[in-house]
Amino acid sequence: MARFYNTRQGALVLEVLRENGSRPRTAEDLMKSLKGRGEKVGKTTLYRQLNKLGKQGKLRVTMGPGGTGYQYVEDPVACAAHMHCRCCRCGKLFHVDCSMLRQLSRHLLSAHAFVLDPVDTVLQGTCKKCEEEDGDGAAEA
Amino acid sequence: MARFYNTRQGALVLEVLRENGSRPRTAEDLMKSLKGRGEKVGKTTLYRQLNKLGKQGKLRVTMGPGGTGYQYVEDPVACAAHMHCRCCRCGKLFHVDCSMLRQLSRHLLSAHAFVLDPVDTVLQGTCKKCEEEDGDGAAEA
DNA sequence: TTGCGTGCAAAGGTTTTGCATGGCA
DNA sequence: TGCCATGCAAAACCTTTGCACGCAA
Repeated sequence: MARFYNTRQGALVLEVLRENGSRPRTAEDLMKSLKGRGEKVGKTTLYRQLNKLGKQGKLRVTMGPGGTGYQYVEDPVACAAHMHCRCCRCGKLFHVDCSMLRQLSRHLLSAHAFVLDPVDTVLQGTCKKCEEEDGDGAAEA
Repeated sequence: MARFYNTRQGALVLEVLRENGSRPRTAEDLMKSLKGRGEKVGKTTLYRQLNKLGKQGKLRVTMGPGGTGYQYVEDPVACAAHMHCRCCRCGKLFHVDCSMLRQLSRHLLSAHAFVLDPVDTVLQGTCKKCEEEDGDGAAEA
């Protein structure tokens, strides 16, 4: 197994990802954040760093409208113990720590012969805030 | 609002989608199916038909490893009443009609201020069959 | 010194768009 | 007849790959 070097760029990518802990960011977003702090990281490097984190199970990749979202997984073990809810409007991802997950998981297994993977499952919906703000014609793209 | 014409190609796309009701297919798959039955439909047309179905809420688009999957939604109302579970191994999508959905939905709303959208939510996991067959070293990426 | 990491440029695959023609109503 | 649908080719888009150089250990 290859050992990993600690590089300036690797640390930067991690930093930018951590800053946006609660929200999946697109590759483009991350590039902008990196540029925004005056640091230069090539997009090749960004993708390779993301790839590396993915292999370590430290990255959640959420695909959906708005593109592919990359998000740092601080603690993979903890993330297996709760659900993830993503708001279609604001793009924020909520960690919902809830006893219902166990129920759901157990029920799917026993009644529907399905082994749920909570880390990669993302419940889609709308958060209350966006739901309320959406009284007007804010029909997002 | 534009009215829709019934065209040979449109009907064909629908037919091919219906044939694969239980499994999301990639654009490439669909092209192959169309060719396989000797009918010729341009890929532009395929994408435009899919787009049209999407606007009508008749298409579920599941993105994940293996590409973008397109799947016909026979009855959007019925699909709002049950959950969808996708097996990461075989790609099959199960409709799980389950009272737990109501509980989950209600709980998310009241306790976590989140409005669940069951049509677009796809639970990730592994179906029992694949789980059992996977005794060998099929360590997915 | 070793060999992983970097970054540019170019390739790769998927989806969208421009434009002239075809076909449904 | 009017207007949407079609299909080719090319563009746009996002991500990966090839290759030479840089840098951490």
